Amino acid sequence: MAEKKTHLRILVWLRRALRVQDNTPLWNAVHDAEELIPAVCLQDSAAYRDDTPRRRFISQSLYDLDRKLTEAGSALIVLAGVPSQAIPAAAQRFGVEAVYAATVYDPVGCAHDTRIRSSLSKQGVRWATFKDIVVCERNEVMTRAGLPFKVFTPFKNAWLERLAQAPGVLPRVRTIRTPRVSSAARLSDMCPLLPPAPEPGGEKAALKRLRDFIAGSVATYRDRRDFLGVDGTSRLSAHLSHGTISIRQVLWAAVEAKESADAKGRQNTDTFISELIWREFYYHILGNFPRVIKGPFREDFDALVWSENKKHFAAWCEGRTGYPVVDAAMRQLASEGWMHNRARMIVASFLTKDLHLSWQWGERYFFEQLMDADIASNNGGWQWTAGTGTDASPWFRIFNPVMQGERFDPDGAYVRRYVPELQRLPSESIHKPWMMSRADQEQYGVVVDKTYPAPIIDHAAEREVTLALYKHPGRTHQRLRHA
DNA sequence: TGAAATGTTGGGGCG
DNA sequence: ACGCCCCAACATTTC
Repeated sequence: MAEKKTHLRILVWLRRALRVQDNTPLWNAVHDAEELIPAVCLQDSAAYRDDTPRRRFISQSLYDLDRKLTEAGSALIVLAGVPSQAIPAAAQRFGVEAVYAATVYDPVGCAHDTRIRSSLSKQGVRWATFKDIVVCERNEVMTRAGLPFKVFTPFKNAWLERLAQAPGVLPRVRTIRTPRVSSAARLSDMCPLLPPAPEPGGEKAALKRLRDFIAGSVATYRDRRDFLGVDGTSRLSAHLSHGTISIRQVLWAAVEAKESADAKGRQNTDTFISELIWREFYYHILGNFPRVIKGPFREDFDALVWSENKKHFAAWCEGRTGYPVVDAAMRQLASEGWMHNRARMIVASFLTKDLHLSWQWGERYFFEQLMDADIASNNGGWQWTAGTGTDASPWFRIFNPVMQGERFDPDGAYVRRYVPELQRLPSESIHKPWMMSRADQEQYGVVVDKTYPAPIIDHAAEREVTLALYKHPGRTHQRLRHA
């Protein structure tokens, strides 16, 4: 029994929604239109040829999506160019009555959308966006005074009070009626099928990740998630940022897992849900205070003066700072396009508070390298560590890279995996190889300053510099020299 | 979702 | 037995 359709033909722009299950714009388009055209917009074909983990993840996800759409009787249409031009042009070419897409919240995306809306309206085409990448929009959770939250815990409490009204999971779209369209770019021309990413892309891989996590590690998430050498996290971040799975699928799977868990398992699962709420919180902050993209949320830190030492920055990026846990983490990022969350905090603290380099340099580098690059979480995390954000870590909270390594990688497994030249060091020394005698170093196959770098800075000294720098933002500290 | 400095306490060695 | 010192262990404060 066919319902009355409101539109003849809709273009569905599948940005951040590379899936057929629980896909809000796609689901609505199937309901509203006789025919629909599922499309993605790829800006720069050259970029998609770069063989990086991130590109591999996207490539694999696009091909998986194309296969699923084909099975549903459709196909993935690839548009080339910047969205603000490509979307209106495609709407015209395909003769659609409306364009549907997921709502986005970053200033650049919003600016594109404004131009798209205006172009489309001149063409007489309806533009509709749907809440899809968050559970709660930026104005759905507010203080009693009707203002946005700036502190996580009250935000979380208010968010959880609304949990019962949170949207559920939509059924999978099984059949799609698509018109015969030509003249779109071919997926294989724009984006070659690259080898599998370290974290396999695509909706199928995402669902497997979720199933495995819910059946396994979620029950020990709180207790194990901080250990660098342990596979105790969900590893769903890249899937969430590209929309190969929806936040609702993950949330409701976790909520359901709680029901059959014992008290301990429920606590562990609550910690995981709390991490999902951190993601929501940073979208709440981004939506309500978009200036965080430009600079510190706390405007008193606008005046902070940063080092511009390019050699230090290169050493950080390339994982040769001489601090094993930092180097392991940065090499994990470069080789896998992913980094353990605890390691993200450690290297972020090191960049900002040991090297005195701007958190914005780190933010940009992470965004380029991470498979899971998410504008809100990335910005929120960096501002948290730098102490410049809402509800941020206090600026004087400075991680000691040796202590963090000893606490969260006690047997050195993480360092050994990514810094093989330290492979044979005993665990007592693996986080501070420079403390060993030269004879011991040689016995264990390492010579600090030859086969592994000496620490590029002295943590205790740079900690003092940071305390002085943050105490009086704007005052140039004499120790802040640009080598 | 720190770490270091400083303060307090209590047990043991020792004159 | 007593006071004194030392220092580890823990608690509190500070950055």
